[in-house]
Order: sequence, then C-alpha cells, then structure tokens
Amino acid sequence: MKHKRGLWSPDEDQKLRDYVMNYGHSCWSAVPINAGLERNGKSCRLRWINYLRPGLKKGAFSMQEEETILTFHGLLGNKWSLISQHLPGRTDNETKNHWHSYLKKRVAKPEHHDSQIKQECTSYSHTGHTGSSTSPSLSSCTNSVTPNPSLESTDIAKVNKLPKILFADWLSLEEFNGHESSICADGISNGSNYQETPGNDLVSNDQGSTDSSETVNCLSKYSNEDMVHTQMKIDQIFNFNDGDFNIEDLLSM
DNA sequence: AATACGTCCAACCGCCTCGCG
DNA sequence: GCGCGAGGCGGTTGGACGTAT
Repeated sequence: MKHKRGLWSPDEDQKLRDYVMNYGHSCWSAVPINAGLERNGKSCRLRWINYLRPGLKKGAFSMQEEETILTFHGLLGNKWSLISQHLPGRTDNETKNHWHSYLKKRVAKPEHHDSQIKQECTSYSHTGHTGSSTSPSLSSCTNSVTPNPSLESTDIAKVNKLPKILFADWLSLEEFNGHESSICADGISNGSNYQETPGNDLVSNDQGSTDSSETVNCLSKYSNEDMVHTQMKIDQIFNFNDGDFNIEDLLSM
C-alpha cells in the first residue's frame, strides 16, 4: 500500500482524532489501517503528538517558556524531548523549531556586546557558544532563584565558561546514585511540573559516558579553579549553604 | 507586478533503543 | 545471542508565506 505524504487534510485529522480518542494507540502501525488512513503509523503518531493530542498549547511562547527553554538547553543541550517535558502543552518539535527560529539567535547575539553580559546573564546563561558546550545559568536554572547582584560581569563570564560536562555529570550522578532529585525539583523545575527523567537520559556529555567511573574520570580532568567555580555555581543555583554539598565528594566516589 | 530572498513550521528521514520471539 | 518490528528522538527538508528589491 502506498502511503500518502505531505500535509494532513482536516478530514484525515478528524479520522485520526476520532480513532485515537475511541480506541487509543497501543499499536501505531495498526492505527492508519483501522482508522482508514493512507498514512504510515509513524506519520500518524507524529501528527497526533504534535498537533492533535489534547492539551496542546497553541500560540506564541511566553517569556517564561522561553526562559525555561534557554535554561534547560544550557543544561541538557539539544535534548528537545527532555526540555519539552518542562513545558506543559508544548511538543519537542515545537520547542526545537522555536529554538532554531528565535532563541538561537537571541543567544548568539550577546557575544559581541560585553556591556550586555550582566543583563543577559540574568535571563539566560549563554554568552557565545552553542549547543553542548553551554553552561547553565547562574540565575535562570530556576525561576525562583534571583540573580546575585554582587556578581561582577567578569565573574559571570568566567563561570559561564565552565565545562558544562562537569555540572551535567553532577546532576546525572546524583540520580545515578539513587539520591532523591529534590535538589533538581526545587532548583530547576520551579517546583510545579518537574518530571523525573531516566538517569542516563537526564544529560549527555561530550564523551558519551554515563556511568559513574567514567564520570569521575571525566571530572578529574578539570582544574581546581574549575572545581571552585563549579562549587560556587551549584551553591548559587540551588541556594546551598557552605557544606550542604561538596563537589570534592564527587571525586572521591 | 514580478522575482528573489528569508523565515517559520509541519512533516519526513535516518538512526537508536527496546521488547519480543 | 540474533533478527525484526515498533516507538522515540534529533536533524533536516520542503513548502507556504511575508518582505525586500
């Protein structure tokens, strides 16, 4: 059977919607057959997820949603499905498109505007690099944490150059070791719609290592200065007091 | 008015993972 | 352990639309 391609007609949408609402989608390959559609299962799944699924939010992204994307993109890189989990009603495809259309440019812009660094850093972390090399924001990792006004722009720039891998692996290790993710829930998700993600899916690093030994090996590559700044950064992001968390503990695991 | 160019977004493609026999 | 099919994901494409020339 030749599968139809291209844009979906309103009639096709209605057929798919009616079928899934009535019978569910336990097997996507069977959906088009049973629903009388000349599409393949993958296409039906995509159409349902990105357009027909109930609860989808339409229209422009709000400022808060954009901040969320920027924050989690800084932490996770191009993990659109994970990022979209923190955006109720938004799909990974929509989030990805919005990033490529708007936010990527917005992030790239401040590289040439040193004077804007401080201001920009209060809303997102990125100062020039893109994708996997980004660092999480000092302030925007959480909507509840206010920026530290005493932080100089040079400090912010320095912190933003910290290896993302270090921070990302710390988060990963936190879950890997079975610790409750209350830190993440309180610090990153603003406490409202945080969803637990599988440990190895939470972050990825440039080496692709996900187990604890590789992570520690990776961590050990960084200098003391990196450690100090990362410790400072974590403390600021999560409002930790001295001694609440010691990054050196990671290295001794 | 015609054409070129840029932007946005829905949809497709290829790859990976997982479950099952 | 192996092969296969389905689901899921991120990257990319194609076309509709708006704007500039």
